[in-house]
Amino acid sequence: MSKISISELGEAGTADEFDLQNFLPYLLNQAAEVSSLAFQKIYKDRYGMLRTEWRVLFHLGIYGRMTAKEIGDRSKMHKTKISRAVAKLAERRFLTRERDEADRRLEFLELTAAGRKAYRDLREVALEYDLELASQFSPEEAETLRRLLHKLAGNMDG
Amino acid sequence: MSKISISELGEAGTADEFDLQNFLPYLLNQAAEVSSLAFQKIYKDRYGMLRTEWRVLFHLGIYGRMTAKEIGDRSKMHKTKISRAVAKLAERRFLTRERDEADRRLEFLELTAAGRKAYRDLREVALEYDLELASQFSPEEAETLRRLLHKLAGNMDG
DNA sequence: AGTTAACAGTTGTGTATGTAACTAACAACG
DNA sequence: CGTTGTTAGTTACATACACAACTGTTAACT
Repeated sequence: MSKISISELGEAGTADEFDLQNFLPYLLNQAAEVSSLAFQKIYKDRYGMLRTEWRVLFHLGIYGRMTAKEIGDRSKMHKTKISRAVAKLAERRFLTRERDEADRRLEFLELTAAGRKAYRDLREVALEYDLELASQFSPEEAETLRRLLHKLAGNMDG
Repeated sequence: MSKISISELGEAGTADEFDLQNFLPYLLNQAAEVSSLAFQKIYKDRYGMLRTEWRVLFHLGIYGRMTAKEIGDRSKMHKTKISRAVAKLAERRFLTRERDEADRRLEFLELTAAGRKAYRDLREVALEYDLELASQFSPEEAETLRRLLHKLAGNMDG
């Protein structure tokens, strides 16, 4: 029922039954988009942040002081996106930058009090939101879903 | 093990264990991004298309002659994206536009021979690619994955 | 030391996107 | 009919993004 299949296709007829709704890249994108919407609205409305910005905020909130490079390695986001997100967060006093005097190419990033506050607030929202999303499923289903998604995502370090 | 949870958080300590990798919106986005990459490369390299464009192409390939409005209803894409994708596809002679004389606001869109050829080619790629993605899982797992994603996506008409 | 390569991070440029405003056509109601 | 509202589709503008080129710094090799 959910398999992707094409009916016998006469070369002339457009008798076509490709199941777009079950094509995994399409389906994954739809699910990702829909299930990001409500959370996106919150960090956008409440803090004027973009997706890249909350991600950087969360990385610093969770793992603490680190460089942009490390954020890039963990998140697989491109360095230009990170650079601009860090600039925005610094401008809004959510983080501080400190040059590494041992290797002056590096900059240590660290959340300010305001940054940690924003992080804790959004973390709380995220926890509730994740719970709400997962509540559509049985615990086993939710567990399976996360496992399969991890596999698809190519086993990010996690 | 994959549940999201926060350890006891002393108000001072940044002893933080929010599990970003298991936060569903984040995880879904990662999985969607990774699993779209190889397919994206193909429709981009081979036909210079964007995501919106192959989606429109597929809608017309699958369902046949229809208006931009109908594509919007089915795909939940915003009408401006569709408008631009249609313009690009028309410019490249992948589809034709025909005004509805009964209601002159409407335009019927239909793939040209070249458009159908591109569609069939990409459909073939998509079928193989979906199979390859799904092959990481047991048939039951793949089935479950699609079912749960449908639920998350808010049960698109599909 | 001096040249070359590698690396962290930033900036510039073209393109894509979201939002709102717009145009043209139809519908509904007096 | 004429005004008002609604709809299909396009355009304008401001923002976000990808990708390449750039700056400044460290490492590597001679």
